[in-house]
Amino acid sequence: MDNNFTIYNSLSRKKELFKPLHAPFVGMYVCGPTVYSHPHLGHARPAVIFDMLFRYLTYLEYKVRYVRNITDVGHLENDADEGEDKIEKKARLEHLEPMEVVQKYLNSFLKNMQDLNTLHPSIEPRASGHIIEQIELIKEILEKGYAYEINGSVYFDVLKYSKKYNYGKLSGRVLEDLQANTRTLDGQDEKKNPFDFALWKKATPEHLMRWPSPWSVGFPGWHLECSAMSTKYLGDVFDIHGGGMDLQFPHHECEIAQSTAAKGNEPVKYWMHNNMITIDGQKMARSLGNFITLDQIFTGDHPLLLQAYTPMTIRFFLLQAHYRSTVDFSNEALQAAEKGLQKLLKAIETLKKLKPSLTSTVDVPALWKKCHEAMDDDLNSPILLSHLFEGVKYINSANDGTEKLTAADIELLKKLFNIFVFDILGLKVENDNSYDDEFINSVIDASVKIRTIIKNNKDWSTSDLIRQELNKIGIKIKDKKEGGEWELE
RNA sequence: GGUCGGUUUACCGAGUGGCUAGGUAGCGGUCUGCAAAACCGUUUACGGCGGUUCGAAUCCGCCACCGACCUCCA
Repeated sequence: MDNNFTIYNSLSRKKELFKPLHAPFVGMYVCGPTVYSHPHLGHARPAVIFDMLFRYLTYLEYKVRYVRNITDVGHLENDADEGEDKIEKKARLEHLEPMEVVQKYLNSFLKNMQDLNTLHPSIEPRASGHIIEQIELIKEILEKGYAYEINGSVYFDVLKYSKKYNYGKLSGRVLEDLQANTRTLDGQDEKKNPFDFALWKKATPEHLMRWPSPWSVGFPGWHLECSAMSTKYLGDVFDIHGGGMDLQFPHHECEIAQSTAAKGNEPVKYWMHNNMITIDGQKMARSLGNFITLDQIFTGDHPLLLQAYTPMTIRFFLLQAHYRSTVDFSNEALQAAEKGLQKLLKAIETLKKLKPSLTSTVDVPALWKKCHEAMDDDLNSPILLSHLFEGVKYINSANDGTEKLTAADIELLKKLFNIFVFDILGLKVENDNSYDDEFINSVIDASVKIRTIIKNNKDWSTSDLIRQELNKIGIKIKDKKEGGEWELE
């Protein structure tokens, strides 16, 4: 399976040619959400980006197993509710069972993912369903001597680990710096060193989510689930691990340490990190409270939103920026994305009714090649889109008669747009208006026909009135030489 | 404070040692009874100061500003 697909590997900090460990199979793990509130714009980014990666790898004919976890065990907080589980805290606020909260927001997440037209991952494992695997992994790490137990909790011994392995290689941390800079958190006194992290925590009396273990009744540490589940479904070593840049340290660093300590080798060949979405120049995050949920965007129900934006507008907006750059939220940018997407999709419609010529005045195969190269270059979707808009120009010009396309080139363009726009970028046509209703269609056709007659009689005020009235109900009339055309807005 | 990254034309956003990225908006034009669409053209681009080079927005150094991570986070 030859390809020129290069991926920027966070581990090496450079682009590398993608070579799967066991072609044609590819193992891909992406950090999913902690389900304790509705997903926001920030969650859409890795979902869309890694969906695009999944789609592209599939297009390259790899057999991909895409695993995305659901964190439903919760993480510790360091505010007033020390050591309390995030999910549990929310549960008490809403008088719900923790798993009820999980279900609610999981449903919300999955629905939004569908809205965004992301494909389902091959497996979506939940942390709560893999407690046994996590306990087994802790045992392995203990056996290898890289963890220690204190008062029913188990911690990872970073100092010991770093004597043999390089802790900090992914994030560029130096242990001495970490030592000097780690803040004082709850439970620090138990640990040998402040940078040690929990593998298992003994539950405090008020902690509801708890499981028995050899050490105590408690819950697994924050980084363990990903190591346990990726190993279970993808093996000790797998191809791609993705996630947000904010997870690079400590989460992914700890994952590397856990797996390496237990198995003796690096778990991941290519680490990929998507950058953040910013709002007013600052990261959008639940913890910062400056987020807009996806449902709010889709309905327009948020003070910062001038209007509602469709899921595909959001998807297009995200794809217009490269995944390793920050992308700044603004109404202006979203409106621009909306228009751009419309232009793209409209051209695909125009393509369907294009009349072929005997010769072509543009080079369609070259365009295809450029699109391919853009994707091969570390998933450069903005460049791909720029090439696709070149194609849009070909189509519109051919439609205007200023360029020519052969039947073969028209077919090639159709294939090109189908593959890159729909299959790979995962965009789709959203407004499934009553185009298919024959009765309505013929009524509008009749109105347009009558207007054409009136127009031919140069009764401009009446023909303008008809256009106006039809416009009011969302029908746009476009006068052509051959007569009137109409479309729904 | 430490580590890392960014600063691009009206806005968003690519890119790169010499060749128009692209989208959106504005302006002018073609078409048109008008409009819409489309097409063509267009608007002091590359944070500042030095350096390397025949040539730098692109490489190097310093400075300024912004951000991310160092704590749960997509």
